[in-house]
Amino acid sequence: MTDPANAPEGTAADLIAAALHLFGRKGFAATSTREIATRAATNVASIAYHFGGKEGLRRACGTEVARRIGGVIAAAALPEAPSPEAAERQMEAILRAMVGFVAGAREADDLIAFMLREVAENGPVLDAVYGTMIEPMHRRFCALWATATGWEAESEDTRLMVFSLVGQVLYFRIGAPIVTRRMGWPALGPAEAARIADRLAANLHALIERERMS
Amino acid sequence: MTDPANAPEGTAADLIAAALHLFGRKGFAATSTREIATRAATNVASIAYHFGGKEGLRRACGTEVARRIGGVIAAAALPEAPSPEAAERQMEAILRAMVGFVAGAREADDLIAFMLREVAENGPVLDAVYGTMIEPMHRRFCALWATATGWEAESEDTRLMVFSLVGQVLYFRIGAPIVTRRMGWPALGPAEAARIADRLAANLHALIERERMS
DNA sequence: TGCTTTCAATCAATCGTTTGATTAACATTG
DNA sequence: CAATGTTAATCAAACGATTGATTGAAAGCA
Repeated sequence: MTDPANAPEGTAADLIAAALHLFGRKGFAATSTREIATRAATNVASIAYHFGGKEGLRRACGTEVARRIGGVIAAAALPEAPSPEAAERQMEAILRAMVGFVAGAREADDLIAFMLREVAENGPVLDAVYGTMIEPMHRRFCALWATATGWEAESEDTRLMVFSLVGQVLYFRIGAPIVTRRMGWPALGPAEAARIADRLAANLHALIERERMS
Repeated sequence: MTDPANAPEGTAADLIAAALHLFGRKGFAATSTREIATRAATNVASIAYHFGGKEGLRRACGTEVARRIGGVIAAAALPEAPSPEAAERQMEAILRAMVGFVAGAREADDLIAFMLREVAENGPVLDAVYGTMIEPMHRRFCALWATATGWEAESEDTRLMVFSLVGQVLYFRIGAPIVTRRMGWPALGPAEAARIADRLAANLHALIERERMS
């Protein structure tokens, strides 16, 4: 799944890149196969040839996203946190990396937009991505929170707390049209992502500190 | 806008209700006018007659959402918070009301789903709803936070902090397919909404307490 | 040659919209 | 009061356009 060897190339890769962009921007149903083919500089029939149809191309986009983001996660795989302080630092680092990737990186824009739409539709792509990406990531963060605060790693409280932490990151991306208006920002770039990351990091430390005192 | 007098009725109202449901569940582009008409128990031509076309019906759905939710906000209009403690209590009340409405109420399900899709598409409906709903709501919460902590109400820090607070609420609704899986919940009902609200309220108090101490 | 890939052309199906007829309720007449 | 005109609303039917998918030929390469 994370094997870079089975990365699509040629026309198939062009089609996935084009579909990822258009699906993310306009949605699956609103994107026509002809539009995808034009953007990929190929013929409409190539979609059926390589992926069996439009729905197959959608699934291929899903596995491609899992492959690419899976690579990012693997690259961020750090050793076990030995102390509460180390766990806290590692959580802040992950949070900052997430904000930078989700809200600040232009190259990941198509990926994120596509995934957000798939989550909203709760389609077959989500099934595939949840097990390989979201669940392990969440579980890992739960373990860090447990190390930092002494909570039980897989308790309901811990899992909810972690969602409230990482959920904030995704909200700033999902609600970007709203956030940028209210903040008076021209767009969501690296500079704005840094402001957001600072705020979320401060919140994280405040929550941990509160737990340490009780 | 919030006037209950101009509430649509008859066929027009049926069409809006049907469209709200289908647009929210399947998306605007994936929903056909015939499907809407069938669900509203009327003819396809009624859409063009009452709203000028499919796009007009979409806008009508937007204003209808603003009208209904605007009513909820007006009902929750409380007097100015006189003390930091009162402001804190009022913020918790609003947060709990939001979670209950967004994640727990079944009657609001169509409304929320529709709005989330409109935000994602950043379409004309969002323009209309932002000014009448989101901005005033956010501004109000900023004032409460300022009263509770002594921050400046319209500073960038305050606005970001408020987004990180209310954003959590929306995330739990947007990411419901993910959250329910990881939590092992069958769905997002009132019971689950209560657990989420408890967590967010605890976070709120922790963040305020931290500010009071510094 | 044999195999994979791409292409223009075409398919039936479905899309949003338009049309003209029909109905019912009300106002305007003689 | 009865007849007529007016209007808003709904309907079945059909419109042209576009959809995803398919076809068989052409092209590229080993």
